[in-house]
Amino acid sequence: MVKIAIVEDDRYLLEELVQTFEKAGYEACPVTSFACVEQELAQMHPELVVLDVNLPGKSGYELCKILKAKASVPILILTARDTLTDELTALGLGADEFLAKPCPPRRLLARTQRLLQTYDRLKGVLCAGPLSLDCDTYKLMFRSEIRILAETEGKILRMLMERCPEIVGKGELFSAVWGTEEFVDENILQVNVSRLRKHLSEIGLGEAVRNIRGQGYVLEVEKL
Amino acid sequence: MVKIAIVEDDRYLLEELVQTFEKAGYEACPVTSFACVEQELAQMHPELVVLDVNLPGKSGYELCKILKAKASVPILILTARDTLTDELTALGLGADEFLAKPCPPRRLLARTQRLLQTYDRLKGVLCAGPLSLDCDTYKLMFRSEIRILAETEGKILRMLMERCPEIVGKGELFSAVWGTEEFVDENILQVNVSRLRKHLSEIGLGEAVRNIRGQGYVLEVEKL
DNA sequence: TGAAATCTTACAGAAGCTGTAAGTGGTATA
DNA sequence: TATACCACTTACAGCTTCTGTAAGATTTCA
Repeated sequence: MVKIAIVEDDRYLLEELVQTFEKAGYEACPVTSFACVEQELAQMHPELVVLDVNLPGKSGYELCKILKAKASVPILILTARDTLTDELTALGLGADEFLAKPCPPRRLLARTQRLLQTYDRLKGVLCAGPLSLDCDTYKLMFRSEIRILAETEGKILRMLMERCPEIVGKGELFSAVWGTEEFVDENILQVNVSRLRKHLSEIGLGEAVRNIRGQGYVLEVEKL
Repeated sequence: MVKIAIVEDDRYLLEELVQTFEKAGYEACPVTSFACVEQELAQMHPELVVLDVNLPGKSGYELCKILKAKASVPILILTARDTLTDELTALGLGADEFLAKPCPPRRLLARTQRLLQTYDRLKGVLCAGPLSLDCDTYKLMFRSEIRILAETEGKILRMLMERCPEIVGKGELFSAVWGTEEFVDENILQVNVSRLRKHLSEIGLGEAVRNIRGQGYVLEVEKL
């Protein structure tokens, strides 16, 4: 069943939304704690997020921005503040849809369905800043440039993107790519990072993978 | 420059739209003949289509449906008929956005930009009914099933999808895949069709590629 | 039934991917 | 500045996957 996360603090409205989505055959998952919405959403792995704007703690806009940095999930903003300025702000932050409350259920469902359809074709595509990576084929896209990476290189880049902008330890990379924390030969990681860098530099991403001496590697996409 | 096709018969409104898009740095391409909109759009290869609903000839809805069958281009419907029913119809036919006239330019541009951003990650992805194929990697998707095809099989399927639901001649397949109309050995096509079929049948598409004796092959996605 | 078209399987050459090895270059610390 | 450690790069050979050839089986239509 398709899982939809709902971030809404008004209990009455929340119940209404849950009803609407469940009647339509979705699994509606309200977020319970507004202190740590991000963690809750990360654990939930929803296929779509419905966001209110006025929330206790972080605003819907802030959440939208944070979620869209890693962004493989579509975001629908639902709010009573429905001026053009609000709409432009939301869309500017990467929101996929902006609807004014109160919204007829049929409209909400139609827009939801459309988003899910579009994102269905993007399943397995990971984003980090301006680069995106198809984790099934390791197709890398960056400003209309495309490269198909080999499996090992792809797995390394995937890990770096998923954890971006954190440093990823060498041990973690070994677990993710070779399935064992005990790296018998550390050189193999260096060889593959070297190969990955060569491919990246071909499309103008020469400096993107940086080594942190003694610790591991980071993907740097800030200045891009 | 990003090319946007505009299908609108009211000259005044058309001019306004062209102005809006060109000021924002897009290449605005009005459709001139309403008798053969589809051909004109096919030649134009726009990155987005703005559609009016009330048109001489085919309605915007009909056009939307036709375009979305092959659908790799996002469609924005812009209309004065802005009831909920109209909106639901448009979205149901696969339209990506539905805006009521008159629409503030900033809103139109924001929605346009959002669509272009989303579809940017879908570049190279071809659709035919419920199946989609990434032409860079030959990743085939069908109802949450995924297969990565080899290059030759991918090229054949690509051709069949592009021309679906027409029959594709054997000679045409030879040109598309091997770059020569003169098929020295016809068997190689059969071998690769056989391999493609084996992969397709693994994901429930056993009967999708049909041979038309003496002519060629068709992709049948109607009953799916 | 017979001929033509289509399908299927096995096989070997070619191409690309992967890890090993060995040597070079850079950096922190005493 | 010397030394040890860490990181980088290139070449190479085994392995896997892909591709076309060949040969025989099966289907279709007259």
